[in-house]
Amino acid sequence: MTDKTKKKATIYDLSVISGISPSTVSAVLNGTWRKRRIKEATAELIQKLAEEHGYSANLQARGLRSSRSGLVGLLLPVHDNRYFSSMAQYFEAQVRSTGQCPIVVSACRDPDEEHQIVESLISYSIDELLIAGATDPDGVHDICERAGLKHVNIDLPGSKAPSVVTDNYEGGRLLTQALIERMREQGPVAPDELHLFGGRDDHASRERIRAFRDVKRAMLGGDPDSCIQPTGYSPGNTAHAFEAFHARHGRLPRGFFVNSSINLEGLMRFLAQHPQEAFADIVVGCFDYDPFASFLPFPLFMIRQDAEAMITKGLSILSTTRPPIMTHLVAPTLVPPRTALIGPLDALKDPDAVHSVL
Amino acid sequence: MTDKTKKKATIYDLSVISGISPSTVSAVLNGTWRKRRIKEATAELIQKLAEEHGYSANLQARGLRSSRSGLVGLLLPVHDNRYFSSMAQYFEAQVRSTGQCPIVVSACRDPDEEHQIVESLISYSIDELLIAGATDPDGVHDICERAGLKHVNIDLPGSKAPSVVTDNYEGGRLLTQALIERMREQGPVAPDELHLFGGRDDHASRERIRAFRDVKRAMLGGDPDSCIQPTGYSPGNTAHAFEAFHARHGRLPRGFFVNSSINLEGLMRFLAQHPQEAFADIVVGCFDYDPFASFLPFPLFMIRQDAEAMITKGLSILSTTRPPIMTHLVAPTLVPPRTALIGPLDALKDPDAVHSVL
DNA sequence: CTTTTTTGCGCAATCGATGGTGCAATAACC
DNA sequence: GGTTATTGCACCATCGATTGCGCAAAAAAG
Repeated sequence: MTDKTKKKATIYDLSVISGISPSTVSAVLNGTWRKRRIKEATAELIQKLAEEHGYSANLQARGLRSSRSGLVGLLLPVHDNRYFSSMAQYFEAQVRSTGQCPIVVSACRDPDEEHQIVESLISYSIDELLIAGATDPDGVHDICERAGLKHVNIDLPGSKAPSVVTDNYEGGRLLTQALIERMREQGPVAPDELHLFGGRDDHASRERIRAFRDVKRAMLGGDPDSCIQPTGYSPGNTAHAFEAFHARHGRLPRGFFVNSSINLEGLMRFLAQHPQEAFADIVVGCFDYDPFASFLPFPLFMIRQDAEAMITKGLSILSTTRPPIMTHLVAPTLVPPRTALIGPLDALKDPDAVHSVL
Repeated sequence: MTDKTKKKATIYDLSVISGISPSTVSAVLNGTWRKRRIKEATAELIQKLAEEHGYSANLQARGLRSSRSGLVGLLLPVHDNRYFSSMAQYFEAQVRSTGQCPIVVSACRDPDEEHQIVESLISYSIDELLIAGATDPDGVHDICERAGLKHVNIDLPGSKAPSVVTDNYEGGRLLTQALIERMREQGPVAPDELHLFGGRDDHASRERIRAFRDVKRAMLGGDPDSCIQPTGYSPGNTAHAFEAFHARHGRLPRGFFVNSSINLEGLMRFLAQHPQEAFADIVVGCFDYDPFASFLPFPLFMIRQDAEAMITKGLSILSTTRPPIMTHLVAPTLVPPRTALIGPLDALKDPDAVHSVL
């Protein structure tokens, strides 16, 4: 405002115009001035000046000196997904409320990307890191360890750092059970009428598949291997799997468990190619919640993972001194078809909304 | 690896163990060594050493010296939304491919938050900023301007910096027209049978509403004010608007235009409260694309905004020397019901996918 | 064998903030 | 009034990398 100069004011600028030493200015502006026995009047003077000149600390300089940066990272597999983007949303709010700066990045489920990105975050001296859904959590751990960076795994556990993950077995159990019960409303269910699509060889998929098989064996008396198709986390591959099944059997399975909302997008691609009748009587489960998917024109049971609780727990572990290396389970919930849950966006105020129309 | 020390190696460490001066080490490791006429052998030696000791530059130090940071920011209204999260996805990929570090933050559509967050990004000396969907683009501009930070508006235009936005009028026109044509398949359409919900007093909403009204007047011969309900970008408020309409008329409008996927979530909340029959014959348009929403059990026309093109254009403007202050329009596309488009995630490789099952 | 040119690299200041140490001036005490 | 305590603040090294400048040794030119 008062300064037309293109560059930001520094403590030296304030020092010159106030005739007070830079170290005193620094102390005043970073809040340590009482400890340094600076007179209240001096502090007020400097604060006023800083205000007038729009001073704000150069955080790179501060970070260099203190080898901390005030940055807290969240490493995601992908942004473009309601589960992970809601994590990002909660993460931002919580980190910002501690006065730190959240920085969210995605590594596309590529281990090399994960490593590179973490290295680069370390180069920026980030203070803490939440590693969500990493393909190689232990590899990332080693990198963090070497740099002395505090970190926690979220969503997919690692063996070398504390982890916070959904109780995937329980979620898988809830979902499979709900599917079978719903299918039984249409008549008896044979073991080969309930399939599973999607997921890969990671902890979450394994647990979900284990639950799926356990429940099938207990409730249906059987569990053929051919009912499991881990197509990876790719909409395209999942769509192919549905097409292949349909080509072979002339229809989709009566019931199936889709391992994530990303795989569920594969189902949408299949649907786009087929008339509504092709799936008039299917019952579907999806391990993820999406508000639109919940209203699709077939019964769709969803599992809502508690992203908020996981972020909260993860951050609280980070603020613990020497957290034990263990895996914390967070309970997911079964969401029946046609359910609209509220999400992180509901916490936002919207002052411009026009209410009068009601 | 070779070093057990907890701290990262610096150019000084490498200088000591190699007997070569820090400045030479620095030059070698930042690539300016040819310009400084360093012997090739020396360079190789240092590079080998750096490799062995897992050296990576302290970017805070570099940033301090050069008053650049290698960080490029994307300021979003919210993460938890397919439109913005796909922007984030494209943004990350594109920025990373230039060797810079993307940093994505959200400001919750709160002007104060926007200002604060931008101030803090500036404190980290970020090099460039994409401002997406800002509530107060010109306010943010002033802050950037003062700090000499290059910036571009995306999605919502500002008057003081270059902007890249969807052609909202054209999108609104396409959508309204598609709605009316579809409604006419069921019989003649009266002006008060087509409504609009959602949006607030921003450029995008105004343009969409203008198109909506123009098309209604042209095609239906009328355009009552009572058909427009800008409920803000809040699922809750939107749901209330639907409930209120339903309470008054005993049904939803035959056709309606929903201003964003966030408002569409409000419709889901309404649906959850009512039996399927309550909306057997509605025709809906939504200004945003979501792959699941597209398959909802009623005709839902969607507008897909070209996030990728907007990011690309925005970044290219940032790399221009003195870009003119103008608004670039990006054409959106009309997406008919039951369409599964591919998105940014399809660019990802997925090595672990099991294809054999096909 | 000089003189000039080129090669190769080191010196030292700098970016902005932090914090340990030390030194006056003032206040408190006997 | 002289001595000790306290208050208030300045000095300066430091964090790690960058970069203009300059100097010695080697090479080329004369």
